[in-house]
Amino acid sequence: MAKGKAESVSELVSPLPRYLEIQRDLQARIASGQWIPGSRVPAEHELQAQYHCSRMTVNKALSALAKAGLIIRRRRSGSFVAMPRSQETILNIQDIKAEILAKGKAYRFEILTRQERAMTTDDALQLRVTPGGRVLALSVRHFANEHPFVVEDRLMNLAIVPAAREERFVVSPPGTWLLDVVPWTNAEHVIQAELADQRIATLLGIPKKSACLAIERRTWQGDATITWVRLTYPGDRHQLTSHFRPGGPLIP
Amino acid sequence: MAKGKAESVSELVSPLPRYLEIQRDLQARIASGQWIPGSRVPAEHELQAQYHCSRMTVNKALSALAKAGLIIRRRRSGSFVAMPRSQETILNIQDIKAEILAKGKAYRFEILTRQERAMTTDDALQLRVTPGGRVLALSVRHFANEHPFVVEDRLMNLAIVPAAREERFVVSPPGTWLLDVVPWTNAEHVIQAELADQRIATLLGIPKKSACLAIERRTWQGDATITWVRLTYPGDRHQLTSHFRPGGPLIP
DNA sequence: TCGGTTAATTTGTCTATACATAATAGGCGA
DNA sequence: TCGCCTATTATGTATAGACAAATTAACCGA
Repeated sequence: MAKGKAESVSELVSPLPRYLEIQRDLQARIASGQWIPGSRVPAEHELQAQYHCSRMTVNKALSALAKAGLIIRRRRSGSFVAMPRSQETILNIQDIKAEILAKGKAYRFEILTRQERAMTTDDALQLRVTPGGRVLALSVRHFANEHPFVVEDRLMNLAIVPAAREERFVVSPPGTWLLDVVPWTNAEHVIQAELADQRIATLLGIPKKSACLAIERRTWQGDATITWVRLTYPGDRHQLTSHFRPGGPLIP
Repeated sequence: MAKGKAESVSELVSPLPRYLEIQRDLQARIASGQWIPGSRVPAEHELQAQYHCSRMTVNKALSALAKAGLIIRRRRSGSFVAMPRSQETILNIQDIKAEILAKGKAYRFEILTRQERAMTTDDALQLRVTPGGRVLALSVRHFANEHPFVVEDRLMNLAIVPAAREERFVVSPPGTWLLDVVPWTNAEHVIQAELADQRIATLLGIPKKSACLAIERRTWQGDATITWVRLTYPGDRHQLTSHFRPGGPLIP
């Protein structure tokens, strides 16, 4: 078997790489419950014989399943179907401009306040850095089809993003601008429910003390905090949704 | 170079596989901004020469980066540093029992209501199935250190989980029990903010019309809905947090 | 100049082989 | 019987070579 590819005619009807075929097949058996959690997966050399391919191909499929958490592999012992994991979900918190445009709505934003200042104690706390240096504080209101969509309160660390000092944020809002300008390596999200205070109520055009969804995000580049932002959405009009397939996007 | 492994003595001080070394190295260059988004990554044969290894090893590193979304690969064109992605975050919505125990608090739950019934139109809507069959409707209150923590309203599709009919949920709450009993393949989450109604306020021991964080989850096995659940947390006492490294857990 | 054909490049997949590593099972001696 | 050594097994990593597929670049004729 010195050929590069499969010899079967089925290749013509299924242009799927061999390792993916195997991967899906095994995944289906796990998902269907045919192989229950804890049970043993055939060894590589067995699958190699079953699927009529080399061990490396089988290994690629099994490694992917292991990385996705569907199976657990131990040397000498073998591979085993993993227990169902804790319910992880991938939340896609998009850039606001993209989010609104994706809904087919007209997007507009306005800068409410803009202040460059020496970092206050509160600022340092929010950014989780030692005080010192300067920050840019911004408040922005985003509109979808001319309706208030979300209020954004942001702090930018000018030590990391000095270019922001000159930026007027005319074409792109601060969040979008930052994504384009600064590479980030780490982010943290906190999601909370809270009541609208007077300012938020006015800005969003909702009654005072109605429910709001607040998303706070801190973004780092290495150890340095780039920005802190708080997004306040009307709770009844906005919701975060997400789908999850265990094993991740194995079948894209 | 017909040997299986590296020949350098550095192997002794760095027990890191070759492909991971390369992967991390490239990742560092991307994260640091040394290679800006859009710029070209050296071709496989170049890296192969640079790192003094085979193309397969380089390929493994690059493929992993591509799968993680850090680079984009196109045949004939080459590999390019990807633009910063939309802000995805991995939300770890744990099993409630595990969540409370992880905080070092005592866990207790009580079944408030339990009703087995023919599926109503509303039930079918929540479960997103065509009406027919029977469901088990449950309301549960979970306590952390004897303080009300969350209210759970659940529908279980008895067509998929007939065993639930006999289950009294004495040792494990329904959510934990389900995780142990039924393999699931798909889940959907919706997160919302809303005001506490009279029932929720009483059950959670909070004022009426205070902010609550509501998480709804639908869980499937293949095409069949297993369960629908709505978790209502006090908004000021609970928050969802998550960290994110672009490229996922490449450096575990 | 335009348009299509051909060649070159780069990634994608696969094979066969080799040695390393971890962990278990079994045997053997004290 | 206990503890140690050894053989076995399964996975982990790595290599060299091969062909496939998809683009892009170059070329060439009308």
